Amino acid sequence: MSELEDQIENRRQKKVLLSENGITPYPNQFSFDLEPSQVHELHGSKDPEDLQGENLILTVPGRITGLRKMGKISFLDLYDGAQKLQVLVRRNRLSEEAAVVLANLDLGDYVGARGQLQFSKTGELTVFAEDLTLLAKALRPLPEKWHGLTEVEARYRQRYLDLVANPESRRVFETRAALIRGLRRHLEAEGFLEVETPMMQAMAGGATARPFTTHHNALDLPLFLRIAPELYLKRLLVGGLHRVYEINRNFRNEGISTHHNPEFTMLEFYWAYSDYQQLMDFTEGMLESLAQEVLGTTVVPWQGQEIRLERPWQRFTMKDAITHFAKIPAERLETAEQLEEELKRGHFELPTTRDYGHLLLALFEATVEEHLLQPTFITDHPVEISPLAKQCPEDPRFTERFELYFAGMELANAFSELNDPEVQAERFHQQSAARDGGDDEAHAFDHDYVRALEHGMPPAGGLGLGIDRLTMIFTDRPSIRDVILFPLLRPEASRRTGPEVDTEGGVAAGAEGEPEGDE
RNA sequence: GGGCCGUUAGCUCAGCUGGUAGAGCUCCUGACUUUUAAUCAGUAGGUCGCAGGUUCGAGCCCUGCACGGCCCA
Repeated sequence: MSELEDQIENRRQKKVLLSENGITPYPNQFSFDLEPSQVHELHGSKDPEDLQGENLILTVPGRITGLRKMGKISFLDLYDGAQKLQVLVRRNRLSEEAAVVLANLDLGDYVGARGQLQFSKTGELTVFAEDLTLLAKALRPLPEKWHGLTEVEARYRQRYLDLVANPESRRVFETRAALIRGLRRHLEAEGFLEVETPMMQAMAGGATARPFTTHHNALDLPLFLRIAPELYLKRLLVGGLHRVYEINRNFRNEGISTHHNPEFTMLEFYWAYSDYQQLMDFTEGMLESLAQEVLGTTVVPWQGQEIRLERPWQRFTMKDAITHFAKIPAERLETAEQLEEELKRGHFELPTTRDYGHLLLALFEATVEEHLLQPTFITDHPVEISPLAKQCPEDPRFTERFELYFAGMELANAFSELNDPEVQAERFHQQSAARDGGDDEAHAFDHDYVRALEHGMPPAGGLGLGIDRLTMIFTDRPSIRDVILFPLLRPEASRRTGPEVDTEGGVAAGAEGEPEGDE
């Protein structure tokens, strides 16, 4: 018998023993007064004598993360995920039933303790328990109490253990939630309406990416998981919902890296009568105050460096950025031929579609992106790579668009939305041609979207912001998998995850067994 | 796709030049009525990721594979 099997068997036997003593290891109901964090918050700073005088009797639940038995007295740590509260148990003060519970406790079990709240001799806030109730028996041991769970793969696959063992991991996801709350608050304050648009789409549009495919059985209909909500949200502009936003998942069938997970969360909002210039100002302001609200500072540590979020942020046109960072003179960035020469000169990869826009983007990504540690707006993207954006009136080769870069990553993408249905139709035709030319990320022609534009869409600015990447920056995490609770991983090779419960019933109380395989 | 690194007890990690697989935590037994990484004593726990190969002998060397990490494209 392996050690793990040995430990699980041991815990099972305790469970059986408890049942035999009339103690259910998984009771249905339990009422409590305060959780450990609340106890600390409400009573942690009181004077010991005052607290003693209050004779405060509390019932507190939690997971046992520390168990120090010393003869007739035991100390437990009850953990609620945020804080631990100590419980002191004197065996001769316990009922017979509670004594059985105590004798069969393991690290990881959930219990409720009832007793007077006092400070211990060493000054720690402690429930002097007169009663112990088992709330849930844990059959598997927790990770090591001091080092926690460090193996990266295990932390992703068994996030529940990561969260129990590594408080900083929990904090990442609390920060993530705070960011999303903050974004909602800012948008709601501006009068935005939160909506939900289809994730399953007959045509996946609104971005440059390959979709996942799926199928609806009853309709016998091939469907795609959305790559962006953009075209639906702009249909809502046509419908008169002039300030809309959606925070939800997108799916892109691409490689996995420290900056890419196939499903990721994006905020998109559309704001009638606004344009990309206003959106830059708005985005700057929103993210600066978000940092202040969530982190209490606008100077964010990033991998040993600092990202400063005070306005104003630097702004470059895409061309100027290349000139500035790659020292390529502006007059060498005028034609597709020149760009191709520059790419070859730098030994950079050439894009599939070799028009001016795709070549300029390739050169930008190769020479500029990595330098953009501080928040930077890159504006005026070529029209060929911006099929949904309005052209610049003074130079129609470029569009009223910006991308926001942080920490060398693209964090947001926005533009003045193209609302001329005939220009849009022409752009879709060009995209279709690129598609035929082998660019399988080019946009498909969306006839209904053009039809919607023909009914009149107000001028508007629209923005998409990557929530996962924003969380990376706000939590100083270098991998997107650190900020996604369950990142996509290859399935675990099938192997036993514990002792099997065979039908011969070698384990009396093990009737529920456990599912094999995936965790 | 390429390069480098990792995979040893449930967890955290050692393992020398190829020569009987180790520690701490955890588990189990015992002692202990104010501990807090409790302490002390004793015990238990291993398909060294998987499959081949070389060798008298492989955790260690070689090949392939799986999963993961980082970097590059």
